[in-house]
Amino acid sequence: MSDLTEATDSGRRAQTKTRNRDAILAAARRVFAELGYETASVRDIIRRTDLASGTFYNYFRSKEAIARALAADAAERLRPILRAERERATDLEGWLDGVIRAYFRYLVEEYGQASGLPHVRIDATPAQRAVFEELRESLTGILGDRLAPQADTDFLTAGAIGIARYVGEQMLRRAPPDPDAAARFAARMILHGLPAVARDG
Amino acid sequence: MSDLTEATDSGRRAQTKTRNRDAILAAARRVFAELGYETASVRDIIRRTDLASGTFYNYFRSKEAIARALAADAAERLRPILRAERERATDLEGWLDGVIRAYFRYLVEEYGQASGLPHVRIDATPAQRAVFEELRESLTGILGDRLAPQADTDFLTAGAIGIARYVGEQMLRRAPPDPDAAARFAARMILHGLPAVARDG
Amino acid sequence: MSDLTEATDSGRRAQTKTRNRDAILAAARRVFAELGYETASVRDIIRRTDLASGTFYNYFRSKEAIARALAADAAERLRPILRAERERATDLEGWLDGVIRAYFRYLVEEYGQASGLPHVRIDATPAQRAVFEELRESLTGILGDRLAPQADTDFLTAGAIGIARYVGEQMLRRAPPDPDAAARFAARMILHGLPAVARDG
Amino acid sequence: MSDLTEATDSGRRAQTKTRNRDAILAAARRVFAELGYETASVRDIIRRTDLASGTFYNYFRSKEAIARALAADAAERLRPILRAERERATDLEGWLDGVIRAYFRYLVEEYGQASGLPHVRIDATPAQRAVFEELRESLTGILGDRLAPQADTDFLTAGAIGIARYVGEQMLRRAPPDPDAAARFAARMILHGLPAVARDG
DNA sequence: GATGAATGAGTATTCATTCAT
DNA sequence: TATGAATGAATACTCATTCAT
Repeated sequence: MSDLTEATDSGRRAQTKTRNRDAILAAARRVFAELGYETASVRDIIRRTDLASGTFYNYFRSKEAIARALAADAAERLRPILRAERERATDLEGWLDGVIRAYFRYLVEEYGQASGLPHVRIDATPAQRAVFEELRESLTGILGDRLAPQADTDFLTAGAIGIARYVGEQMLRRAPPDPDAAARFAARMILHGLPAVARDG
Repeated sequence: MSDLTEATDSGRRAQTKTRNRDAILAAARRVFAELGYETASVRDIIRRTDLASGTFYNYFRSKEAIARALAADAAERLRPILRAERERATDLEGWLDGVIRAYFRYLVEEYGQASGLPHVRIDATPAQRAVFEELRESLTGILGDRLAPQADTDFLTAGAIGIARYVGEQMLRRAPPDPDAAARFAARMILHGLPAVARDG
Repeated sequence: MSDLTEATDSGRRAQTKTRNRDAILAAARRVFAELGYETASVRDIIRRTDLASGTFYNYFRSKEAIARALAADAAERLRPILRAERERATDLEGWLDGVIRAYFRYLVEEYGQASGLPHVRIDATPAQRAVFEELRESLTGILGDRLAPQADTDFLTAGAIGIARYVGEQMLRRAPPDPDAAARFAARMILHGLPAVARDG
Repeated sequence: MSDLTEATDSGRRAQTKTRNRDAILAAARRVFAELGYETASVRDIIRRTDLASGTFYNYFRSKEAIARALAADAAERLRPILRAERERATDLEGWLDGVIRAYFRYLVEEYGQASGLPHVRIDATPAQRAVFEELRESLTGILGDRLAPQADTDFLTAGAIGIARYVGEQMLRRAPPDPDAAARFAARMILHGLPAVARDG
């Protein structure tokens, strides 16, 4: 084999490598979302791939490892968006709205009906939890900055997160889901409470 | 054997029986809370007991069955309290406060630090989900009654539930947890939003 | 307690004892016939009794032991009848007929439709095998006596036994089963072969 | 790797695979024959193999499945032979002889002393029953065709089957077993009865 | 790197038998 | 003697992971 061929070969190989890795990741994402981390088996994952079971372990050390990779990847995709929203905002409401919208758009992209997934619980997999944690950190950071020192920041953040979490899940049930409207709703509810959002539904 | 002895005998036996049943239930409650339903094994449960593996099946038909029993029991303990709160309340805030307080008290009783449990995720077991569902139904019922028809009841209920869920979880992390204060916080946040609760923490 | 009472008591006790023993035996007979020895469990047996599981072991040392008892009992009931038939007979045909009739009557009594049992395989339990073995011994004994020394007694007995076994099973499927006719058929088939019994069905 | 190596590789692998499969089947055949289907455990089977317990399930879905495979395989091996015998025969005796001989040869091959098996009950496993059922169908078919309509075909077939069954079992006890002689005996006994075969043993 | 069979610890559950009452 | 709960070894089967090819 000439160097040229070899170069081509290794190019192809690298290509195959990422293609396989991506295929496994994609399969795992779906399987975890459908069955939950515990119930899903490595065999479930590779079965949705044209690879053999042993190949899984060329790419990931364990079932736990792929879940972690998935989680890290999801968190890393969301993180810069959240940061951008944080910088763009001028007031608290705008900021909340931006951050939650980013999260909701992520949810729709990942678990919206187009994904063909059945009803999705939003924290059944490590990836979902990681993404949610990303949101939590953003909220914690900002609220910690802006609230009066005597405020119960933990509880406040918890409340805000709760709204985002369950309104987000509810949004995913709608056809079509509207992440922007849902985010506006959540942000207003966080800031002004139930009566404010009850008036104009 | 005299009747007296016999009565004592069967009394003791019945006593042992309930003691064992309770021990298994308690162990299961802890194990499920620590590991989650899927991860927990029947062996994990009986290992925390001084009973033999087979004994588990003298009391419960299956792992699923004990989870159901735990869930039904928990839901049934909460239900009458929720109903009572519903009747006692005169305004929406009082009502929200009462219902959430009932839920939070239940959480503290069940998963407060006294239980020696590490950090508890509030919806990892069928029992927790059943209790939470009980709360959801209460909230859904009341909010459905009181809100203007054009309001987005699903989203509103989702938001209220989210606040209760995550403020409750946060409360469990405190030493000592104060369910009444936390409930007041949650109810006010639901009704008036973040600024109202940020002022006086 | 006076001696008198005691005597009465122990009389009652003995009575209860045999009643219990018989109840367990009867239940076991049915359960073994329905499920086969392997599949039947001790719990299956005592469940058909108003006794408790532990009581079983006051009467029989083990599941195997009750099966042996059942087998011995059945064999002992059949044995004198077979012996009587053997003595009554004047020729080989009469003798075969008598012995097989005794066996078939036993089958009908034990496993005929009146027993409410579903289709019965005739050698699924130790008792059935013991009874069958009794028949085999009778046949072996007689044929050994009467056959020419150069005859292949083992094969001949095997053949005769086979006819009795399968014609007997077939008979049990009929409503009502007619053990006497079936025995006559079997005896004639053994002695004269298929054409003899084919003529007059 | 060159194609050649690959071919060799997969050849070896396929070889191992069939070797393992055959080893499991052989072990199962023996274990079932010795202990009966109910009593035999999957562990008993793999223990007679140098494989690990999980490996069993790479080859068969369940204990039931391997029993079915064994039964189907046995029946399929016997079926064409029986059919051939049926076509070759010119008279009833020849036909009976052929069919029973096929069955007896199968028995010797499968459970003859070379197998090292202790005394074998001929209908304790699904495979044995399947093979026997194959014989029964052959006998039923032919006798149904050739007998006078008023004949009691059920009883006649039962008798013929019984002879084959027990003479076959008896034959297996001999060293060496002679399936052809035994078949001739059985066929003659079916057709002419005991005296015919008693004369020349 | 890809394959897929092999591994064996682990799972829920059953059941003959024992034993305190 | 009767009771029935307790026992623990055994069962069929699963699955994350390894490894020879």
